Amino acid sequence: MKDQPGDSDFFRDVYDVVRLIPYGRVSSYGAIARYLGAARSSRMVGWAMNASHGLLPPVPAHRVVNRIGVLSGRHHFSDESEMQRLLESEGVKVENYQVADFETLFWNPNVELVPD
DNA sequence: CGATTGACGTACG
DNA sequence: TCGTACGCCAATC
Repeated sequence: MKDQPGDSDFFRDVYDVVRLIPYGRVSSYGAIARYLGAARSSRMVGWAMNASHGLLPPVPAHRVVNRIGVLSGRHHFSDESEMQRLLESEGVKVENYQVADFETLFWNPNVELVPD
């Protein structure tokens, strides 16, 4: 039961941060990676997301997009439109697989989770 | 065990 | 400003 991929503390830490993303907000892989002290390991965040399927509690991977607000991980969901549908369900407007007002909805853990 | 890939991001020309 | 190259590190082939 522990032979699953992403058993490292880094992966669990990624999941923890992603779960902290507020409803109707989005974040980026690089922001999360940087928050964990691995600014150059943004790819690992995406890899962690790939292994986040079926985890409990569920990880809102649909709230995580790349630095330009594009739903780069849509293809890894059950359906490509699933990720966009989930975001729109939370009030996040998505156009052409890209988050509208991304800068406004962007949730930066380095700012929101760091008191002062 | 070596090479390639990948839900990214930054650096450089 | 835009396009290309590289780094990061785990998982897969």
